Parts: sequence; structure tokens; C-alpha cells
Amino acid sequence: MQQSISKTSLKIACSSCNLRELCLPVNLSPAEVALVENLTQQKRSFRRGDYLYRSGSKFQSLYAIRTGFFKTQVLHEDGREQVTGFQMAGEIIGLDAISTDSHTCDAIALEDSEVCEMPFNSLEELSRDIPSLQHHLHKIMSREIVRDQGIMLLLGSMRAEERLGAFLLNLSQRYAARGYSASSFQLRMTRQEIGSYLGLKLETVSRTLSLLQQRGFIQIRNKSLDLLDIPGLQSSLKA
Amino acid sequence: MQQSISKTSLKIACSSCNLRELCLPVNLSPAEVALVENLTQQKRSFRRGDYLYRSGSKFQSLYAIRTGFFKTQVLHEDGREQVTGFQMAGEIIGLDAISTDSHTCDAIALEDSEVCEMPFNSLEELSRDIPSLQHHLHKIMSREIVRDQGIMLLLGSMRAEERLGAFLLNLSQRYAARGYSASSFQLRMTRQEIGSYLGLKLETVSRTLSLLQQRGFIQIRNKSLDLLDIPGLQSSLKA
DNA sequence: GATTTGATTTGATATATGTCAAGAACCATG
DNA sequence: CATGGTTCTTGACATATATCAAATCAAATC
Repeated sequence: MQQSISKTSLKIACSSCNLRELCLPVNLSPAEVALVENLTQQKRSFRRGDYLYRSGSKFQSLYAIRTGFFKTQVLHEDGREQVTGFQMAGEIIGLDAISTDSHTCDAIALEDSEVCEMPFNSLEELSRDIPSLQHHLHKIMSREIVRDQGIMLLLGSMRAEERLGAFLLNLSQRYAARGYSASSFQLRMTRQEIGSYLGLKLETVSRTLSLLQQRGFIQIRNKSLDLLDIPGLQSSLKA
Repeated sequence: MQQSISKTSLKIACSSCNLRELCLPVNLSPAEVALVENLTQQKRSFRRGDYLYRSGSKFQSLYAIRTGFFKTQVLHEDGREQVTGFQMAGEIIGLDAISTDSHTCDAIALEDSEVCEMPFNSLEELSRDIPSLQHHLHKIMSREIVRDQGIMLLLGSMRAEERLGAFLLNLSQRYAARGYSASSFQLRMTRQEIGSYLGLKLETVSRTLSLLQQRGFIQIRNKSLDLLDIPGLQSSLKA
């Protein structure tokens, strides 16, 4: 697994980035955005399979995903691994590492990707001067906590079919928020990775997807997914 | 369920609080501690069963637990509930609410308790002036993210016996960090609440505790717990 | 202190998901 | 285009945990 990270000296202009509304510089004045731009020193590119960071490595920066798709996973001593999330463009990754000054999970590109690196020291410094940036950073961290609690609910009290339904709907919403189709997209991860995330074995994921297809909720062929009945899926979760 | 919240006008002196090393004012100079004291305006007392806050209520403050024991839980539309954590003295509660400006879970006292209320606006303001406070706040939020990921691992890939073992060891460590016995303490929550937290039914919790007792790892009678073989419990998790 | 209510334990049985296995489909590579 | 290696699907069977039920025990209330 090569670690071929190419650093371009090109600065990313947040001001011209179409993810501005999802990413860090939300609700900032143009002058403030310029300051944030200043600290996203470099863009880094990753090939599929590359590690953005590894568990145990020293914490330096948060990363904003510009393009592509990542997974994060924690490893248990006995070799068990658990996927803790799938991250897409506009999402901030690396928050877990602030706690101990070193990363507590691996982050791996599931497709060719680009990220903006934000040195955390600088980010803290800047957020002392820009209250709205400070508050937004807090919101991002809090949002991650809420997301994790949602997954705890899912893992703790939903059946396989509900877990898959909730998972697919979540992906759908996030694609929609980025201007992509809510009902038709490619799964970037394997059945095994979905299973790890949802606390299921890959065979169960496969069977359950087939079941959802039989019921007419989805059409799945390999990694191509069509959500045929989003309202139906949603209400099957609330039932 | 009465909401009898008595607000005492007495300020809590962080400087004389024995939780200082666990709570918010870590690594602060005496002068800085005084500023933090200034914003923990009031102490609030709760009886067992009282709500500290409810899901949906407006976010105003974070809370530091001074004495007592709380649980947090999220409610699903269909009535399912999931306990997302148990909090004890020195821990900060309410972080989830920053995200949407309203609480996303209920926080309920499991025994008579006292909390220090910290208005979040003031906290953000103060942390702009005290970088070490700012950083510590970030650490606390990050720690919560890491904790949640640990629970995801537990819920996603551990068997009942391992979940209980990890749960009891976690309680043990936290009591020890507060100067209490690591091997002998009272469970503050019901089997049902433990089960909700661990993604198990209460009968399974009960059976599994009996099993751990048979194996000589623990002695449990009602809510009184003795950990008879902590190293054994630990190694049974890594196996 | 008697009584009710809720919490806990334990047993018998049901069920969802895991495990093992084999073939099919897909993908990367030469 | 062929080939080898993943990934995926599906079946048969195993197992951990859930469900239902009843008895015991502890705690709250009058």
C-alpha cells in the first residue's frame, strides 16, 4: 500500500471552493475567509488505498476533504476492526486526535481524493480572533458527537434491515446536500466495510440488500445503487 | 417526576474543588481559574430522577458534574431508547447541543447530584482569552468523540460477555481516577439501563453478570459489585 | 410494618444473525 | 484477451441473544 502523497504548492482558494457552505468557512466575511485560506497551506492528493493518517501517528492537522471518499477505522488489539465512519467532500476529519495529540484511528482513501490540510495550532489561534470561526469549529465537533450517538442508537437497537435502510438514506442525504442525485449513486465501500460499520457480517449485508431489493425499496447491482422508494424506506424506519 | 431544581446563590470555588484535575480548569494559572470560577455562576441540585435537560430544549450551558451520577439517552421516534452514556463527577455534559443549539438527548440524574452550570457563550468568550482553556475545551470534546468510537467498537463487534467486562472495567477506572475503590462500588443504574447502553436486553445483562460471577471474575449482589480479578477480566477482553 | 410496585434472576423456547462453504461475478494485471 | 484474485451472492446449518413467563427479591409508600 503505497504512501504516495503529492503535495502541491498551490493554495486552495476557499473563496472559490464550491464546498464553502459545508466546510469550515461558514458564515465568515470575505476578509475572514481569506485568513482561513491562508492556513490551509497545502492540498494533498491520495490514491485509493492510501492512508491519510494512521492510528498512533502524531496529531498536527485537521483535514477538509475536497474531493473523494474516505473511511475511518479503529483497530482492536485482537485484530478486530471497526469502521467508524465514511467521509465525503466538505467533511472535516481528524477530530479524534485532539484528545491525546495522536490519532486514534486510521483514515484511508476509498477512491482517489484530495484534502486541504489545516494545522490545528493555527486553527486554534485564528479561531481566537474570529468568534464565528471558533463557534463553527465547536459546532463541527459537536455534530460529530451527535452523529456518533446516532450510530450508537443504530448499533444498539436496530435490526439488520433497519441499519441498512438508515445507512443508505444517510448516504442519500449527504449526496443530495452536495448537489448529487439522492436516489442514484455508487457505493464506494465493500460489503465487508458496510458490515463493519453497521455491526454486521458481510453476508448479512449482502442478504439484506437483496431483501430490500425484493421489497422494491432499492435496486442494487454491484456498487450501483438506486433508491426506488425513499419515503417508503424512511417510514420503514419509523415503524 | 418533579423538577425541583434549587439554585443556590453560592458560587463554587473551582480553586477549592477536588475535581479540579478532572474538570474544565486543568493547567490554568490561579488567575485564570478565578476567571473560570466567575462563569460557573450557579450550582444546581437534582434529586434522583430529575432531568438536567431534555431533548429539544434550548442550549444555554454546559454542565460540570460536581457530585452524583447521570445518564444520557436518545429517544427514537418509535419509542426505542438508547442510553448513550453514564456520567460521573468531574465530567462535562451537554456537548451534543452545540451542534444545533438544542439538546439532542435527555440527561437524567441517577442519584442526588449537583452540577456547575457554565453558560456556553461566556465559555467561548473566555476561551478566546485563555488559550489553554480553549485547547482543553477542544480536548474534552475530542475525548467524547473517542469515547463514542470506543462504544461503536463495543456495540459493533463484541459479544455480551466482552461488553459487560469492558463496561465494568471502564467504571472501575473512572472510580479509581476519582480516588474511590477500583474493585468495589455500587452500580448506580438498573440492568435495563446497562442493557440499553450495551445493546443488550436486561435478561442478557443479568445472565451475563451471573456468568462472570460463576467464572470468579466478579461478585455481584444486587447493585453491589466487587471486581475479584481485574487482570483476568482485562485479558479476557484482549483474547 | 404491611403492601404494592418495580427490579432481578432463571428457565424454556424462538429468532436473527453468524459461520462455513461453494459458485458466480467482477476487476486488475500481464 | 486471458488469468488470478477479490468481492459478492446464496444455501445450509449453528449459535448467541431475544422473547416470554414465572418466581424471588428489594424498595417505596401508606
